Amino acid sequence: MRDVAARAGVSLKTVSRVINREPGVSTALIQRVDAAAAELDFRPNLGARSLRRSDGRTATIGLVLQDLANPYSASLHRAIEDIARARGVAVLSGSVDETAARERELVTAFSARRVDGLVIMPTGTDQSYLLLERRAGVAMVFVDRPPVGIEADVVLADNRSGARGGVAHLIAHGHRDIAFLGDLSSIATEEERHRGYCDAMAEAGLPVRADLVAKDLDTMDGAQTATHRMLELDHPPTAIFGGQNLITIGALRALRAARLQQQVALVGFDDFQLADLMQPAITVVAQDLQQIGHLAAETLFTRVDGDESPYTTAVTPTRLTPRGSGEIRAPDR
Amino acid sequence: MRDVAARAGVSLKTVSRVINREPGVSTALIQRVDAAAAELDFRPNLGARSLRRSDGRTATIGLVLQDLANPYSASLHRAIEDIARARGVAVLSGSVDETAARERELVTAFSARRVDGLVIMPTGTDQSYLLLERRAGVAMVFVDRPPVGIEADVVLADNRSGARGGVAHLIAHGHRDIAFLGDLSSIATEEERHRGYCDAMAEAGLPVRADLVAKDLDTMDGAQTATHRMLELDHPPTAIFGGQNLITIGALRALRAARLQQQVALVGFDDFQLADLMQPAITVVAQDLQQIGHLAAETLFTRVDGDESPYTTAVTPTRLTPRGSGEIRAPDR
DNA sequence: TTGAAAGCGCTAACAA
DNA sequence: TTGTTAGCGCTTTCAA
Repeated sequence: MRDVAARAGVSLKTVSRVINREPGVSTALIQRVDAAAAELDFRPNLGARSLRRSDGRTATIGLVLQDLANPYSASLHRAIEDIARARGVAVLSGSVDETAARERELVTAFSARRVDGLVIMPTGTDQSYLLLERRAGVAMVFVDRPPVGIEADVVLADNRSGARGGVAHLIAHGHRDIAFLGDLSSIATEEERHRGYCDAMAEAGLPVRADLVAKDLDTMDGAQTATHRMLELDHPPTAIFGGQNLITIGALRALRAARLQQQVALVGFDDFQLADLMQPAITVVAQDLQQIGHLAAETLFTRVDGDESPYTTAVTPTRLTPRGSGEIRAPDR
Repeated sequence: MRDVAARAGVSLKTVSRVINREPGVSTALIQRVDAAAAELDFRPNLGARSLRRSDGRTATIGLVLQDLANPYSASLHRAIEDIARARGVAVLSGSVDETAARERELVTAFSARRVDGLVIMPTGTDQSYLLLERRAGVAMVFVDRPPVGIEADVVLADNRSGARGGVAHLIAHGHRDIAFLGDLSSIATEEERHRGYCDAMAEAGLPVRADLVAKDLDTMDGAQTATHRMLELDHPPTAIFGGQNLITIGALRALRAARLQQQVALVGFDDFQLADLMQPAITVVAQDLQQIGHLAAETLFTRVDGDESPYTTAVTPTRLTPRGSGEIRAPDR
């Protein structure tokens, strides 16, 4: 910038004013400075700017997601990027892999780079360590799961009623023996979905059979094994509710292996690519990830801009998408 | 940091030394400083550090990808993140959506934040604008496609021979009328894959029928329509080679609609989730995205560390994964 | 409308 | 082993 000032024959401050398009600079000087900047290939240094600026903004936010490679995180990432881009804000991101330590590591790394805000898909059982960041002026919004130990804005899908709707759909097709396959029960969304399952069963006056509830399935293989085992019971389930993407696919694999995919109904939470090209196509309860991402980003930027109103929890609706697998009727008894 | 120095009763420089774990500080002082830092919730400011440091490093790199939400970009992203994480480097990223202007926008945004390096999946037909960044000391590696107008390290899949292998596989199963469906021909990888298709046909002494080559298909729907049209020819193809993920899926949809998925063979470039659960399961030529990502990141960091050896182009092998759709034999004639 | 001086948080260079 | 001083590139404050 000094070089630009020298070349344009003006002071440092004038260059700064022109670069930032501040009003009150004569047209002649603006042109001279712009020309000099272009000739010298001037590249502003945002780090230096935010160091000096009174608000300290870096025009950068941090995303703490579960796994950048999984479609759920990736879709959220993209939705948030779109909102950030419109504001000239860059996005740092990282994968947590359900590891509390990694969550803190990422927050520390982003915090050291003075992000203006954080969007966090929390993993650990305690997010109170973030009080520190908040005190330092970092805005934050939680997505997918609520935080523990800190009050903040949250954007969630309606997990409980979504699951209830999916299970009710199965009940409406004559099923009574409906299995529930759940992810790690430490994950709040999973608990909510399990509650939704219980709600639907209770509403229909159906008992929840303990042998048809498998929780803490942390891999696709685990879900496949659990399903396989259930199918070999004396009274196997006539329908299965998959608590999550990979779990649903695991269940599907087990059904395929047993050649029961046309007999046993299947509804899964979360949509996935090619679900509609399966045979039968898979009925799912889908979240609107774009809506969740947009909402989270917009909420974050409102806070970055200084909004101090009470924290909100936004619950976005889910949508049941019947495609075939969830409409298989229960066999007559 | 000043506050920490005051509280520990030492100079600024001593705090700096302790924070950076520089040798030559007495144990007693290290402890005093660490304690003071903890009590004051000291959070180092990497921006200020890189401003002052002689090497100017920010421990941040930028990723310019096609679309963070698509599995190809997302897998690369994740692979690069893993290498960066091991070095304490944070990752900025953004989506280009095949838009040259957006590519430059992202580079400008990352450059203003003084990233140490860039991994770029290039879109535009000219990357010479990056010479400027290189002169400013930014390391860079191109992935998936080679750059134009600048020499640099590149990591690519072996598109040509991968496609040739896939088409040869179809020929080995008796096919002669093999269709090729390609993405935008402005994309270098697409051209290579088309060449691979021609190679395989030529090697087998088979003519390339112009009515069985569709290029510039930019959506899944486009591929589906093109496939549909080919299937209605007097001499329809008995096998199809899909030049890319979404194109293969589009072709599959058209085959499904015509109930020909068990008659017409299909091999696609790029693997995709659930390809193995299709009926028939889809045979693909798969890239090793993790290898590509790791290689790109490692090459980048070597450059960041000052390596000045000649630029390299790494070509990673592809792998033909037979699953069923590619092994459908040609009907007798 | 323009500029000079100070200083953001940190580290390099040098001195004690 | 520890401290002092200067300054990275920029914006703020205040003065002209």
